[in-house]
Amino acid sequence: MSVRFFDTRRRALVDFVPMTPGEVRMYTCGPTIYGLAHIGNFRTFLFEDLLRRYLKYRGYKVTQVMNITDIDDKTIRGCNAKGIPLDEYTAPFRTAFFEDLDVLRIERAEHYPSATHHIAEMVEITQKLLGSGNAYKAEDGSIYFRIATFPRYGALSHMNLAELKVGARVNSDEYEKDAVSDFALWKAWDPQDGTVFWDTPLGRGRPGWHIECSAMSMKYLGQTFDIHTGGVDNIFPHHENEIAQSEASTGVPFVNHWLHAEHLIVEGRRMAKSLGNFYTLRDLTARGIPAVAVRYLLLSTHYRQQLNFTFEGLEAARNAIGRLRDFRQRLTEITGNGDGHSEFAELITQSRTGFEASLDDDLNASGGLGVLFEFLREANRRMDAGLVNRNDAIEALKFLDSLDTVLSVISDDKSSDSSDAQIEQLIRDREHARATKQWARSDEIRAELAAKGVILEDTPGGTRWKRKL
RNA sequence: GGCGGGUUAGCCAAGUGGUAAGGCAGAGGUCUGCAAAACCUCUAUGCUCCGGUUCAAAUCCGGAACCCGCCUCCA
Repeated sequence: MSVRFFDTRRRALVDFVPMTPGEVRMYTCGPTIYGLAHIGNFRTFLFEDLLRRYLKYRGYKVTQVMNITDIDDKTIRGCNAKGIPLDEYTAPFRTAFFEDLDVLRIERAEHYPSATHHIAEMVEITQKLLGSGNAYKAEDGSIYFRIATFPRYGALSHMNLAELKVGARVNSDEYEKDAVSDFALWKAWDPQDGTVFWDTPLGRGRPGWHIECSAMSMKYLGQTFDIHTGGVDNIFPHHENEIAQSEASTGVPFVNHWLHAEHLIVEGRRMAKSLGNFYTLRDLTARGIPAVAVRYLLLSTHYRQQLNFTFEGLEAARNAIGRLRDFRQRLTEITGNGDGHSEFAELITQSRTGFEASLDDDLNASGGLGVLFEFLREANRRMDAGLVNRNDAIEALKFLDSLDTVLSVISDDKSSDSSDAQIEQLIRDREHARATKQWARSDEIRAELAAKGVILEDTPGGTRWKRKL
């Protein structure tokens, strides 16, 4: 069975067919670095991470591009308010973004192009569009794409321009445009832009927002590529505009599969900076919430489903991860020789098949997790019954680790430090106390360690310990 | 007004015709010095509501209610 994705343009589940067998080229809309990304933003980036990891799990060679938007209204406003150069303003947010990616265990893409480093490519496309009559220069020097020249406009979002409500968001200062729907490819310099401008064959100014994605995706992935993703809010107008610009300039299809992630909801409303109801990753980790719990929570709801964010949900995620990790730990402690039981191999095969069937079906991670926990319970049951030998356990660990290349929630970022030796000494003291039935002393040591976030578990094979997640 | 999505147990969440996965929380039990972990049992006669199709519907069709998102630079 092949991998299927829901394609926004076709509004249907379609088999994923890459242009080059075995290889995937995908473009994922990245952050605008005018502030810290919030976990709603990361929901989309985590979906893209899942997509990337699963494609790799399925054997594809993945080339992923994620743009970094470092030039737009907000970054310009920000740097001018502070009176510092644009790149100086955006640098700390760029750094923070990559730190957050690491903390959330999001795999790095192959390319992270910045808009400010691709002005020439954007100018080139704009010139082409001017030459072909798809774009025009307004009185103030700004250049707009003429939507009337692109009949397929609206094919992605399935919106009919004539039926759109003319909203309050149409700026009054955009009177230079021939039609309200025409969008900017190039914005002429305005005093409000301050020191932010480029002198180019198009004049002095800066690029519009949409053009960066066309320029950078095509530069790194070619005129046509396999997958383009983003949040649902990008469908219209951003991705619609990308299609228009790109296809009008190349004459070939831009993207084969469009995938969009639904929004994170908090208290019944979309999480957004403009609504002020957002949490950054740092807000949560500052509360002692492990980032991996955030990862688990955001991954555990299907990406096309709105996800209601709650702290209860984070707690549930944290506990679920604890159970997965305890299970993995238990497997590593299984001893006993002999050949693997064939029934156990069957259990693994069955579980793997179930997991893959779920993920193949439009990245159904919830279903995949269900399969994983069923495997966990059955394997625990057999371990309780003494039916699992060392070979079985090794196979189970391999299986778990292969699933974790996709989920990345089981392996811990364990950092053994100098306190480990001290902890282990206390455990030895306690074992001695237990051997001589000094229960009060034993419990005292356990309490002492618990205060340090260390949890003890007495097993027939001795005492093991772990840090509280 | 246009387009789209949603409503499944205390919470979260899978499930597109065959009689409700899974996680968390809770209750009881086995094991244990105690605890933890693990396992077992229990927790939706029912999937927003009303009709309809069908031997069979959470799933298909029609209608209603409520909620969310997009409608021009917001993941």
